[in-house]
Amino acid sequence: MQSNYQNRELPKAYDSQSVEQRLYQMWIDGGYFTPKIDPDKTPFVIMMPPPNVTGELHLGHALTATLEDIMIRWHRMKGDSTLWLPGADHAGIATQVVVERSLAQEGLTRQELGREKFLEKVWEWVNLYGSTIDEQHKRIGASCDWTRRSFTLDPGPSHAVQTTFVNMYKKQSIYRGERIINWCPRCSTALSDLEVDHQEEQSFLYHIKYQVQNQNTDLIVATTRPETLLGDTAVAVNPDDHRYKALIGSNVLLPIINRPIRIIGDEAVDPDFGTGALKVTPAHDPVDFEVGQRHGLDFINVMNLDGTMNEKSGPYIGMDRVDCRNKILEDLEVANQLEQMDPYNHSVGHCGRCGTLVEPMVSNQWFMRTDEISQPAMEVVLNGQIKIIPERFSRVYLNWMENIRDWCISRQLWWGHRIPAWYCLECSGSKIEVITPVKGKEGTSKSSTFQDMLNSGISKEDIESKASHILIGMEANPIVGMSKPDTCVYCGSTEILQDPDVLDTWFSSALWPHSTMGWPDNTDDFNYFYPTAVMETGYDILFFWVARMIMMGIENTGEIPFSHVYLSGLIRDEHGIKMSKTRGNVIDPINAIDNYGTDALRFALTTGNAPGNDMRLSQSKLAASRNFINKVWNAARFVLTLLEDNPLEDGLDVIGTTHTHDRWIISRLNKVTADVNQYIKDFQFGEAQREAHDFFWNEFCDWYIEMAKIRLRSMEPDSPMPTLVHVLEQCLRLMHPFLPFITEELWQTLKVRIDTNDTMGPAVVISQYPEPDESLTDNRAESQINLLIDVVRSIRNVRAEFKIPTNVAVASIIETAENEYSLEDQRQTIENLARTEPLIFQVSDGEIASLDNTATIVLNGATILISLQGLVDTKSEKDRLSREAEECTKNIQSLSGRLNNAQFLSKAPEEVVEKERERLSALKERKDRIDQYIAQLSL
RNA sequence: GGGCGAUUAGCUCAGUUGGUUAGAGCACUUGUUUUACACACAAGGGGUCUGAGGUUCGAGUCCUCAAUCGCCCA
Repeated sequence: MQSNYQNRELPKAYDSQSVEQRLYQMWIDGGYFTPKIDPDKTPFVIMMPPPNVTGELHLGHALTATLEDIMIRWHRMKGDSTLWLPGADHAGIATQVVVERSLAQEGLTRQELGREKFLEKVWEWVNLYGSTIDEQHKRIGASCDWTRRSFTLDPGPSHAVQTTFVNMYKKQSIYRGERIINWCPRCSTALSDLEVDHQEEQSFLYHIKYQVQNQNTDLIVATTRPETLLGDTAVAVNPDDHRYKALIGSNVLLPIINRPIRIIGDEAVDPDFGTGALKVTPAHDPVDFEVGQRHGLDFINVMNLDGTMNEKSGPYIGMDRVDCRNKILEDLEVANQLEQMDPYNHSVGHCGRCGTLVEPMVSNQWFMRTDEISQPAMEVVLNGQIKIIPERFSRVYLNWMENIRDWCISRQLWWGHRIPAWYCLECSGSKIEVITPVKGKEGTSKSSTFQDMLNSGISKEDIESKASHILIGMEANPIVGMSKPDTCVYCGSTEILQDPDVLDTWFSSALWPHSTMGWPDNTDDFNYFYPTAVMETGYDILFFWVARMIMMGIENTGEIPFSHVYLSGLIRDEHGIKMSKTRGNVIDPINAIDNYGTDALRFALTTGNAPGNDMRLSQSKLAASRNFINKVWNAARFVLTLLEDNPLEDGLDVIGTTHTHDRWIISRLNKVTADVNQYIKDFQFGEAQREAHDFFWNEFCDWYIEMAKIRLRSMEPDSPMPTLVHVLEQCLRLMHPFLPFITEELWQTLKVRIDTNDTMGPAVVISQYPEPDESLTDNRAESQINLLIDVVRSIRNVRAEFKIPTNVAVASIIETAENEYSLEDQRQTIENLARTEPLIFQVSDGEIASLDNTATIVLNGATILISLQGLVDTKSEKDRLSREAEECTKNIQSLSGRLNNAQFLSKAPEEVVEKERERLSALKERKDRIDQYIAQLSL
């Protein structure tokens, strides 16, 4: 490897393609990403949010990986025992849908395949494509420990899931219940509240006539969902509503099917909504469900699980719920029972995954109680044990926790952690309903009990495989445990059926920080690395994931899962629109890496990135980032080239250098080092990167290197080489967490050319991160170089204004006051950088130098006279100086106003007052000088 | 209905305990093949920090109200 670097010509532009994968392999081979458990070191741990195993890297992953890698690489270089644990999430619905889709191309359904075969297919798929995203993470430079890579369905995490379920079931924190849940007819499963997106939709409020039985009047009921009328079991009015009070207790006839239902009084009814009379459909609406419970109403489910109407829906049986609504409206109209339709906007729930209208439906599901576990989860944020960044999301978090509801954790899928509950077919078989598709009749199904099917001679396995749904009745008794019971604890039968459902994918994700470390076992990893340090993820999954990890982490381990939550924003396109494939405005990170390089993508994603704020990414931002990377490349290439003719004699020791330029850049580097460290510590990665960028480009490249060229050209004995190399080397370290590839490539190249004693270590990735050293600050050198830069800029400015060709030198005089930092020792630098010759230095003695044909620049600390034969017009020169004098006067007035204010003097901090005083006296002095020149010109 | 955020140069955005003359990138104007870099260099133009009040010696920054846009929860 070394020989590759030894005699290599560096190309004129950085070529990321030839560098990145080779270096990543070198890091892996070095084992640099695998931490050692070392009690003397501080562990620093980040759990990578596990991407969907079916997923491909998108910009959200790229951002997450970049920010986490910055933290990880920084901590690693600081010497912490740093672990970044990668993994993948089995992503129940998403993965199942993907595999079902590929089966469909072969004309197969999962039912035809059977559960076991289907799961084999999914595993095949996972083994084939499941590491795609890992490879993509490697391309983005993610320095995670692949030896600890984890998958939610691995034995360890699965064991943790089971243990958690069993423990919480024993404590009755997990229970089965008959409740209204969100049902997605397309995904054919229950969803948690979080997986439902509410969208405002234009609809109608339908006013429907219900005939009051035995009276010649109608009760007008307002509803947005006429199709559920078939499942109505009451009409509710507010008991205090004088319009309807008298009717409470009477019956109305349901339109169309003429089933009598009661009129009830319930406080929940808002008399001002609609007509003040509401139909009550307890099996299809969460509010009605509670009303139904309060009043002991019947629960009539009128729909099949696929969203079609069932046998309870009379004439509408078999119709899709949307068609049914239209048909009912038509029929009501014909029967003259549709009183009116008012346009009405209301929010409607859609499946977060597929967008299908979700159906609120009564169903038996497993739930997790959240009232108790949410309490400590709130406490740890309130008392600061867990710090959420940015802080404002703490309130969002707490607000959600306060209003948390029980979590529906069962899913009617095959891919996932199967619920560790079993049922005896002997004692509970008649309480288990099996729904099977009818062959040859698309979309129809029949239902019978498990017991009946067994009795008719179908095997248990066949029933399980062919069923589209197996519904466990509330009366069935679950046996919950870590493994399948041999015999039924109630009757001793050996005919045992495992609960057909799997757990919500987020259930296993919630355990991620401890399940990946070996919990519930007392492993070395768990003892050393848990609790973790930072959880970095998008704010969009604060509730889905972060909140649940906090609850479950505390529940299972008694400890917080992480001490910091860093929430990043979402990435949008250059117009602020969410990226999506259908819109075609997606930037594919791998494509960006191919075109611009990984470091450029990372740089672009970190630029101006503030926690919790959305950001935009565009091709122009990527190009600008690539330009910076190329700048780094060329600056380093230049220094490396110089090394060939100017080898270092005393190594990299620059601490004792006395040259002003060296002392200046080292002083500045030290300040930047301090700031960058502080910014990273404070999670201000964008600011950290900006400061490193600005220093490297605007100070090191634009000034120090340019000044060093002059020294080298003049064969000065005091060589800038050690400082050039030192600053470059330190910058490579400083920028490594942000730009891992180019910094490593350049550092390796540099190393083989200067590190004859092999003291630098094998790679920058594990070298020590620069630390500030206050003793390197040199205010005098900084002031002098600042003045020098001012002088050079001013002369260049005049040259540009008067259109002096670059290769023409101008004569000038620089006057400084005796006590000011003299610029005389900077003669050579100024002459070269400003192209001014001859250059005369004078100590100001109050006399004004000759002003014929000169432009005059009055700076704080120096006056510059530039000779411009035949180009200067006295009048315009006078005007220019007058404008400057005016500007000065304005500032002097405002400053002296402030300094004459007793309040300011007494209340502002001493250093602020002192600073203002200095500014004022400098301004006054400058103003005096300007006035003198104006006076001179007026003679 | 409740809550949160944004509003700073033509565009995209930084600006974290309130303290000089508010910064960057892109775009724009002018000039430059000055052998590290044209993915560059040099010089320049461009902002009453959404509006109205208030607190303060001092406000882009803190408070109140309003407007516009966006998000979350119900």
